[in-house]
Formats: sequence, C-alpha cells, structure tokens
Amino acid sequence: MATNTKFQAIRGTRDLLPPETALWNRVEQTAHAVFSTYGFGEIRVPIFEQTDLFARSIGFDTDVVSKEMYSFADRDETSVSLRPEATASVCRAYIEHGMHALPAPVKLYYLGPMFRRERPQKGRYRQFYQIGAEVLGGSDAPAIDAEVIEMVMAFFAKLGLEGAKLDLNSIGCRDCRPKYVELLRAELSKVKEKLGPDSQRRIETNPLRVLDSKLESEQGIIATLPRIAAHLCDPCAAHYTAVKHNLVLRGVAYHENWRLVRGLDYYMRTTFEIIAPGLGSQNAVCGGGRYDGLVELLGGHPTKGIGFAIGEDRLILSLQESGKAPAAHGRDVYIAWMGEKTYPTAVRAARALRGAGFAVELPAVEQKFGKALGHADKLGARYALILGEDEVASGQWTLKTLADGTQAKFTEAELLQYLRR
RNA sequence: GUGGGCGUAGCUCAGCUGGUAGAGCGCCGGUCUGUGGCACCGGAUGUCGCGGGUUCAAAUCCCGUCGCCCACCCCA
Repeated sequence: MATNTKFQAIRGTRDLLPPETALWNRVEQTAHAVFSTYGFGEIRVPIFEQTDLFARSIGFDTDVVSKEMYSFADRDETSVSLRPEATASVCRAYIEHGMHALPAPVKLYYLGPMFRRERPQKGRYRQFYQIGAEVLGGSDAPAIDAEVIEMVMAFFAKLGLEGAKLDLNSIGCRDCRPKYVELLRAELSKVKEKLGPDSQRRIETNPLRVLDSKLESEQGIIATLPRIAAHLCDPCAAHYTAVKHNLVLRGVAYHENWRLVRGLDYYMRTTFEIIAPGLGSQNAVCGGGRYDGLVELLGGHPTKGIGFAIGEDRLILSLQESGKAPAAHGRDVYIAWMGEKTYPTAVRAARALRGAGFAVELPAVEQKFGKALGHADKLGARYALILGEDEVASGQWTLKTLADGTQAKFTEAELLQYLRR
C-alpha cells in the first residue's frame, strides 16, 4: 500500500504551471511598476509569526483566527501561525523598525502567499496569494484614503481587468460604531422571527454581518434596517464625505454600499471592496479600509493606517475568464542542426542569440530535419535557424520564418542585426 | 464545520438493464534520412480512486472510505 501511494498537493493548495505562470508574473510586475509610481516601497515580512500577533489584530472571535489559522507549537512551545493575512505583520514591522521616525506617511506594499484553513472552492484556496499595500503614520487625511483606492483601480486598469466595481462605505469609529451596532441589534431583535438561523445567530455575535446576508427571504427586512451613514459621529461623517469628494476629484467611480461591512476587527471609518466578474460566489478581488487603532493596539504609538489586500488568485481568475490569458510562451529561434560537425556552431549560435536576449531552443540530440522543423512548429518558434554542413562551411546561415515559410541567408553578424531590428 | 455533484489513458469523456475497457485530442514512430503546419499508417500508456460485499462473472449493483469540484459559513 505504502509503496504505490501517490503524492498529491494537499487540499486547497495547487501548482501553478506554465503558461499560466506568465500571467502571474505579468500581474506581479505590473504591481511593482504601478505601486512604485505612487511612492510605495516593497516590504517582505515572514510567512509565520507569533500566533498572538494575528489574534490580537484580526480579532480573537473572528473566523479567521478562531478556526482558520494554521497554528503549531514551535520547539520552545510558543505558538506560531502561518500568516492568514499580512497587515498585522506590516504593522509589527513598522513598530519593530521604528518606522514612525521615517518621513510620514510610510507607504509599503507586499505580495505573497497567505494561509487559511477553509473549505476550498472557486476563487478560494488554503494557500492563496495577496497583493496589498499599507499607508502608516502621518495624518488620516481623506485624500490618503482616496489615493490608495485610486492606486488599486489604476493597477486593475493597467492589467486590463474588465468590470471591476468599487463599493464604498464608512463603518464609523470606536465612538459611533458601538452605538449604531446596539441600535441595529435592537432593531434586529424585533424581527428575529423572520430571519434565518444564520442571521439570528449573528444578532448576538456580529449584527453588522446580517446586513450582507445573501438570503433572498431576508432582503425585504434588511432594506428597512437603520443605516450607519445616518448614525456616524460628526468627524466620521465629515471624513466620509471628504473621501467621496476626493474620489470624484480623481475620477474614480464608486458605489455607496451601506451594507458593506468588513470582517476583521481592526477596520474603522472607510471600508471598500472591489468586485470583479467571473469569480463564482467569491466576487471580491480586493478589500480594504482604514485601521487607525491597530498599531497602537500592537504596542506602537497611536498611528493612522489604511490599506487593502487584493486576492491575486481571484484577480487572475477574472483576467482569464475575460480572455486575458497569455499566449503560450514560444521560442524566438529554434536551431535545427544537422550532423555532428555542425553542433559546435549550433552551440555558439545559441550562446550568441541568448546573449542578445532571444529565447532559443537548441535540441540536445540530432533529429531528422523534418522532425526538427515540426518540433520548432509545436514549440511556437518564430524562426528556425538551419545549420547544416553547407551553412557551416560557407558561413552563410539559413533563417526560416515559420509563419510564412520564407527563408534567407545571413552571416552570424547579419543574423543578430536582422533579429534585433 | 454543513450540503450537493463527480471520480475510467497525459487531457476531455463514452461504456444501456453485470460478461474482466474504448473514442477524440495529445504524445512517440513511419510515409518524408535538407524543409514544419495537412493527410494517411502504426505504436505506447489504465491496478476503471481505494477497500470490502453480492455474483460463475463487477468499471457497471450494495456498503464503507479517500480525493476533487461547486455552494453555505466566512473572507482576498
């Protein structure tokens, strides 16, 4: 039994293979390019941290912390966990490296794998990838919120993502939100009988969650519930209004969604979510918001903060569904060499072409000529460089353009010149 | 954690009411030993997810189990 057990990737993890990985690279390179134009620098944080860091920042009672973390005892018995997200780590690093002393605000972005032990489904994996950014320190100026959102939208636009829609809301601060939550809870209690079991449970655990219930039967009731926008304190209301003005100023279209709540404890005031098509029931590609109290909660000075996280797996899924998948990676030149005597020349040609930046396929064993061209064709090569005894003897190499079958003679120097044109 | 669907060649799948397995694509070779894409011919690969049961006989029926997918919950 043990001898013929086949290994396979564990549930919720997967291999990313070519040519799909080319799209992943394009997405990540675009992130580096776009984010740096907004003055963000890349931070790389560890893939595991003390469990308590996540528990305190994300919230002990959230599903992420209470049942989805991969936690284990290190050899010295301290509990460590694979990161379920990166904001907590970035804040920890901000404090640990005294980044409050840097010119404010500090703008950082990251990308990499996160881990949550959930049941996998479309657009949801146990090892999944996020691309995120955080702005820490300085003020909580609404323009910062708007610029961060503008940056995500610019990133998506650069990738050609179609159908991305921004939902926006404010969930107040530690002064006004609790009052609203109590009001909501009271109102929900009155209609408890009309709600499903999940929502009934949420009345106690997290009333805000009732707002984004998908149950058709609850939609009528939800529409009548009090809305937080009407219960924000004056500073929060002013901040929210200013964020919206700043989005308009930047030409960023948004849709106010009073039912948008965020699941992680640290969010306050501005919250937003971007949805994209083709993601099954997981339609959010990006979620984010302001978290002014988080750094302090983790032992730092009182610090303003806002950030977002993009689900890279979902982003790529949506890109693929809308036909943005990359072409198979081909070769620029396939070297069809014939006869052992030509091989040294073939090796030299490959080296020169690769040095000039071309993707070259140099067959390791001699093949029949027809076979070689067939192989070149299957690999999607643009050209076949034909090196037979004639070419080697005369120094006039034959270059065949596979698409139209034409061919021409070049010296080595002319060839490089021709290909580089 | 809960619910539904599905597990047959590398991939997509067929295989009716049981008689120990097939197609297409792909791959390899040949027609074609200095000219690919087309066509034709040929070839290799499966413990029919795994275990047990019923039966003379199981891919097919029954039970169990594992895995994958989708959805709920929750989240990016």
